[in-house]
Amino acid sequence: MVTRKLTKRGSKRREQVLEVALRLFADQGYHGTTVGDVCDTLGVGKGVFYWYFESKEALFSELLRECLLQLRRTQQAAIEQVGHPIARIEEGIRASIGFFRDTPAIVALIRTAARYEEFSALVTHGQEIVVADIATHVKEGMAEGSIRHGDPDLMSHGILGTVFHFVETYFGTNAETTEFRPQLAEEAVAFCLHGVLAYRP
Amino acid sequence: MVTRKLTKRGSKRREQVLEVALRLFADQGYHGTTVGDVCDTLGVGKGVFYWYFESKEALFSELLRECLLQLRRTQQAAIEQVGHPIARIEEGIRASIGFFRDTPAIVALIRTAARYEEFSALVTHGQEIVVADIATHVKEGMAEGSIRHGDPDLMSHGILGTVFHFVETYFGTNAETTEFRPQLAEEAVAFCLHGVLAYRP
Amino acid sequence: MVTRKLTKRGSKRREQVLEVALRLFADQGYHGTTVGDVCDTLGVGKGVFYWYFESKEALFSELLRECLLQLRRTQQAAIEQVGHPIARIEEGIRASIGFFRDTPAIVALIRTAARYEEFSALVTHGQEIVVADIATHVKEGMAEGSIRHGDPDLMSHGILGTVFHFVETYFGTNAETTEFRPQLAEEAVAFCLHGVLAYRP
Amino acid sequence: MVTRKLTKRGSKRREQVLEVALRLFADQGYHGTTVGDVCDTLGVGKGVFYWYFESKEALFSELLRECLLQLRRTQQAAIEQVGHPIARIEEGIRASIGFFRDTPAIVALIRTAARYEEFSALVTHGQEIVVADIATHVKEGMAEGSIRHGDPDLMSHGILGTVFHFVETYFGTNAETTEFRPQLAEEAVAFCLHGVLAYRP
DNA sequence: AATGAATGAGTATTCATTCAT
DNA sequence: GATGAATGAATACTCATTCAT
Repeated sequence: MVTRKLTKRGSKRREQVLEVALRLFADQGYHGTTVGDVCDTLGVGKGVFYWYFESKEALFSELLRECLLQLRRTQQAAIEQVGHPIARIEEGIRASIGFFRDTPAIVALIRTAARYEEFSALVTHGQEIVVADIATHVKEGMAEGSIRHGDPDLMSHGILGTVFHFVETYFGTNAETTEFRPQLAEEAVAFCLHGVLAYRP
Repeated sequence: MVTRKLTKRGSKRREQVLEVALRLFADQGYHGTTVGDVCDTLGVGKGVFYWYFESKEALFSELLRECLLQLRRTQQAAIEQVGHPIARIEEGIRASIGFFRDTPAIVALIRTAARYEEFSALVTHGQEIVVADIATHVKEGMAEGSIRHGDPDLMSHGILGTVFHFVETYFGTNAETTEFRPQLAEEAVAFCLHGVLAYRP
Repeated sequence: MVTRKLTKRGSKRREQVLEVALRLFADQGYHGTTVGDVCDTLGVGKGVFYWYFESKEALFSELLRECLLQLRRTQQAAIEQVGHPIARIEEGIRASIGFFRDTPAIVALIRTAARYEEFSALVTHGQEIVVADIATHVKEGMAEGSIRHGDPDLMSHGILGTVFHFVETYFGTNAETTEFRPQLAEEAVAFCLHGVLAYRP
Repeated sequence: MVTRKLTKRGSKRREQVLEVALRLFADQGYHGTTVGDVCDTLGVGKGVFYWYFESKEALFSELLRECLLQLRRTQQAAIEQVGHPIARIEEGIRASIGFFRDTPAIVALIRTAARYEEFSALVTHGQEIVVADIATHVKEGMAEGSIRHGDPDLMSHGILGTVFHFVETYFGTNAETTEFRPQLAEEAVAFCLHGVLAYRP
């Protein structure tokens, strides 16, 4: 890895590269974005890129890690003060949807990453962390009787899948409908908690 | 479009190309698979490819359409005899999961397709058809009181997202766990119908 | 060379190929016309082409020879009964212009041929024959005093160049003006005989 | 269009590419010259070509424009001080023949260009400018009685055709005779002014 | 730190020609 | 005579990466 001591100006440059790259990767995909695109957009020579990053792959990797970390932090900040496991799940869902709504480029980035052998492991790993986290709350809920019995991992995956699909469909870069859907988070919560049935027999 | 009179031998060749291409696209992605790979795998010259297909893109497109059509047919066959809307939803879920379990390459293909501007519209379109179909049953269920009130489209997207996420996680080409999960379909059904709560307050 | 005994049907086929090829070469040039184009236009398989012709090059060659021969015959028929050398030159010009006006595809063919190393020799050779022929009349005219002294070859080339340039400009495939110019031949004659001056000092 | 800031070294390279390309296009034609040929001749990688030019077509186009411009400038420089219309025509002919004699590659380039749909328009356009220019002098000559009455455009085309045919025949890359013909220009002038007749009846 | 220049392996696609039937 | 299938060398162009200055 390139580890350089960066001057203040250098750090700024590096940030600019990351910022531009996120936008371009989100818009055009990984293969669709060339190192040249990134440099041209910034109006700098190619040398700049390779001064700050080892390779295109390394840049993408770092970007992805960074984004997944932000997501994670947002989720944790949202639930740390919440006592009841079901409420924690609810708040986690709301926080995640809010996060993705505010940064649609990250939705596209994650989606892109999932496609490439080189990066899908990172995404999967990120998912596993989230799933494990949700599963904790699920198990707690089961223990106290508020959540039905079942495989906690599968349930957690259900929640994650629902949320991410909503997000992709309604916020993704190529989402057709960009209309404001304030009730989206509430529907996601309701779906994950109650499913679709009106009653429980 | 290349429309040729194909002899029996020709049709067979064409099928071989489609078959090999599906496998390679699923394993290596769209950009990761070259026309040369396809031809080499079949042990034929490059001309063969272009004898049967207009371009790499056209081949992928055809493959994708074909797969989405098969999925659709499988779903419809599964529910056409079923009377109750909730049962139709259940059977649709089971059929979909079964279909993807049997053809993991198709999971990867759809996922790949969703990534590329050129093909994502096809995937989205396929999803819309499925969502519209599920929404029909959801509305019917709402009318008779068996399904809770809410936005039928969002609910349908919830179902679709859950199912496809399960499928990707447990059957996808780069799924880490390929262990047999017979109860997967049942969990998916349960999650979509009941969510995670043990009771309805 | 492929020399086959052709049945009546076979000869007809061969003619069809030549006819279609002339049209396509004239429209699309040599490289722009593929053997496949020719076969597709005729609605036959590629084998047909190679049954009648050795190669694409051989076909073009034959076509060109044939066209140059026709031109030559037309010119000779026009002057054989004419007595005076200047009148022979005049009639040759009129006949040539008429010939090319009636078969613009041949103009394009000759022009195309002139471009390719492989065929330009044929064109040059054809030109030389025509030039030699004109030069005969020029010399005769010089001898009797009706034509000014000068290099007969250069003069003949002047005539040929003028005529062919007119033809290319006004009848060529990509001639912009396809308007009818009945006085074209007369202008060509006048230009070649008198140049542009109003008087001879 | 590729518009780059070029260093001195870069500009030099660009010139080298143009120079080599002119030679190769003249010798081998457009399709006969590959981008690889150009790069190999220069002893550089393929990327160099695409660093300086958008495409093979763009390069050829630029080369052609450039050559036609040079021709035009040469002609204008030759006549700008000349008063009488006939003398202007004479000097224009001499200058053109001199220009092409000194740069036979340009003869071949123009000829090649005329063959391709993509470039023939440029050539035709160049011709039109020249024809319009000559026509000005012709009209002037008609007005003062030194030039016979007739269609000025046709006459101008006659001059252009004669000159270019001479040039092609005696200077073109595949001209068989490269012998020195100092009287060529004078014959061209004479032919255009007087035609072939010894007297005017 | 930064730039413009250069590299060269890799990619989709074309097409004259041959072959098996 | 004729067809559809197959070949494979050739071509324009791309792009991650490196280099000289």
